[in-house]
Amino acid sequence: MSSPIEAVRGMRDVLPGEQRATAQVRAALERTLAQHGYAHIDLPIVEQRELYLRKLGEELVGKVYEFSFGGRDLALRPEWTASVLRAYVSAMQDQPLPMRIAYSGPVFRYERPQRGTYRQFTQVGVELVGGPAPRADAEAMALACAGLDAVGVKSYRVVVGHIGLIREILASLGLEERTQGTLAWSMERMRAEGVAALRERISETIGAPPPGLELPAGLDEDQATSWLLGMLDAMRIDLSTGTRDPQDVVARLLRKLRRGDPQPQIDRALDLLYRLSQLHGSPADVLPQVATLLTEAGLESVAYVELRAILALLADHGIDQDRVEIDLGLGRGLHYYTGLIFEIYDGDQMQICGGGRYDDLVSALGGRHPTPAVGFAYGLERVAALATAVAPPAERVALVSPVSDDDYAYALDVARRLRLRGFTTTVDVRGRSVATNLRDAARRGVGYLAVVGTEERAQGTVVWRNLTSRDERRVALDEIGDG
RNA sequence: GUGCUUGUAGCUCAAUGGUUAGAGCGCCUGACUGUGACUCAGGAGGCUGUGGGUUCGAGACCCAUCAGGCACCCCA
Repeated sequence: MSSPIEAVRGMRDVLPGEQRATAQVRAALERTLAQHGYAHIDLPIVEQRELYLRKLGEELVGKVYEFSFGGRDLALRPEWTASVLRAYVSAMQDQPLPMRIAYSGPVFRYERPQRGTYRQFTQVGVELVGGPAPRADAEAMALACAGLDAVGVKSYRVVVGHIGLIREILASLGLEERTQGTLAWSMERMRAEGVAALRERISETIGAPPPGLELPAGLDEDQATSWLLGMLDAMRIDLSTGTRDPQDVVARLLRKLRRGDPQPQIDRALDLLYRLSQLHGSPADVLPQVATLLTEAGLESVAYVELRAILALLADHGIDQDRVEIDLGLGRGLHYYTGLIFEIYDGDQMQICGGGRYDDLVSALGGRHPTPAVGFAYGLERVAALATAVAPPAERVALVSPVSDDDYAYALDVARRLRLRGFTTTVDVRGRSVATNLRDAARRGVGYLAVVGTEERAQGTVVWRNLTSRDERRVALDEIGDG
């Protein structure tokens, strides 16, 4: 006997029992999204590798399944948003905005497998393209909650952050774009490891160039570029293997070498961000603290006003305020977010949903007009594990037991008639005895057994047995299943 | 990516470093030729995850590797 072949690590077989339950949850979620006006689309699992290189964030880029085939660099999609907006830009820009789009299907991420964490899992989600803040943000969050309610997930928490607020503060301090990005996406790290650790880390990647590494004086942009390329080439550093093209790399290097952000500015940013990252709790508690913080810093914040409006609208949507928490230290791994970001957790800290606003992504993917957009995705398997409300539809199941080989054709005819009458019907293919078929039917939970032999075949009848009540009688073919 | 833990029959688990690795459940066949869950009898099913090593002798001890689980990290 040859040895069995195992499923690939992190990939799992979904067997009939689980598949049935998961499909119910999936259908219920999709129904909820459809009822809110989101049109379902389907898109390829395989995309150009390039689609994910720029805006995904280092953490997630490292988890993308990439491969080359036929000279193309390809990737298995690690999430849907990029694909949906790619499709929007390529074929849906003629549609009236806002567009409400729903999707569901597998995504792939190379992560350490665990319970509730698989390398292939299913995302069910939406994108609201052309939906501006704050109403579209509140709609998205409320819809995410509605789906969970529809499948009976009970004790979930909605955690709300706003990356636009962070960016606004950093911009007002006059920090470079790149510095802003690095700091904005370090919020989680800062909370976990403190300011000092982050300051250390930051100084390695941003700020003034170390002494001795300055550019030769008096070079213009082109001269500096070719000088740098020459240096890199002389050092045999191959730029073609990275995720950015060589021009991009050099341009970034140049910017870094020409000027860094002054340390006082960075320290001030770190201090402000640290205090923001500590703000965590109910909106009623946190919002006033944010306001105080902004006033002390002498900052006017559009994002803060927007966040307040979103939360107020969320209440108007009927979302239980006790479920909502603000966490301004929230920094999601997808770097394309520009405003609201939110995550939904069940009671046990398992994240079951995540989303946010990404107003620059349509343009970044080549869209004609800047288009605001917001969306979210559920992890279907995680939601299904918590779903309680979905009842499988009752079905009547019958087994047809031919007594001898001569009765098999007649048994098939009986089965066809049973299916027409709504029974899920199988015919014994193993030539088993009536006794064995009964035993088998009882074990499988089959409700009805039709015995067909010589006599029934001659009469056009079956022996129709209800396995639950043990009631049995001979009935004509036309009357099968009545009562 | 880091740390820990577990892999023995289809499933749940036994087996002090010492015969031919067992049990329950499940599966298959049958119990005077067409009637049941719980009966009875019989049967199939294993290179102990894989590959090395230590030992007279390894399912057990050591190393590696693969897979599952747990806690981080991150996410859905």
